[in-house]
Amino acid sequence: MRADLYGPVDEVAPRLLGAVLRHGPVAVRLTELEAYDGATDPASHAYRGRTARNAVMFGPPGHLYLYFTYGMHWAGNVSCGPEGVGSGVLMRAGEVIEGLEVARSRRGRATDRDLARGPGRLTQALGLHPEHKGCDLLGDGPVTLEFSVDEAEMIMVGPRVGVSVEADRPWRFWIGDSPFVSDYKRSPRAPRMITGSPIPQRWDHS
DNA sequence: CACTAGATGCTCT
DNA sequence: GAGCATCTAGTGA
Repeated sequence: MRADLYGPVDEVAPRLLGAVLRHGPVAVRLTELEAYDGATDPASHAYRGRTARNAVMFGPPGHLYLYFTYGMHWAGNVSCGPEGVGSGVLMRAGEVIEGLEVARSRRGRATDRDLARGPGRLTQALGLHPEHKGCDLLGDGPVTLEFSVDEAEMIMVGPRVGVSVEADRPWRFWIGDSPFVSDYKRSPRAPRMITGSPIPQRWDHS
């Protein structure tokens, strides 16, 4: 529920593991999330203040912040915290649990494992578009988010993917025994880790 | 399997 | 104009 989206965003993010995001016939169970805090986190789109793009993160919690990147991908966040605070949780990966046929048709030649394994893939499988910017995920809108009550999952923690700053902040959370988790790929722009820093841990499926 | 080059256009400086 | 919270198809083994 909405109250679960308040508090430090790195505590909110793991609460969303297992939650189900639904748009029409397609439903995705979230397996991997990343926290971004506008107030303290230089990697956040909200760090440099409110703009037209990131305004949703400064609004009430539980709304969809969609942003466009790399010329062709949309990625989705759940806005968090009280109004006025620019924090959000990036939905990095999930497992399609309903609407497989529709999801497949949207994802070209991808295998079922890859349907929503990655932020751009996830939004594409769900058919999320710019028109869904700002949707209230906890209301009657076309896109909804239902929290899960499964406490038995093994929650893993590690560095963030793709960011050029603050990559080592351990704010990525994923379900340890799920194959529907994106590959860890350090941004080529991120500085190499200093000796003695922890090696990025990743559950090694195969 | 691992690795990588290139696509592609919005947003902010 | 630079940078980007990425993805796919291609190559080589």
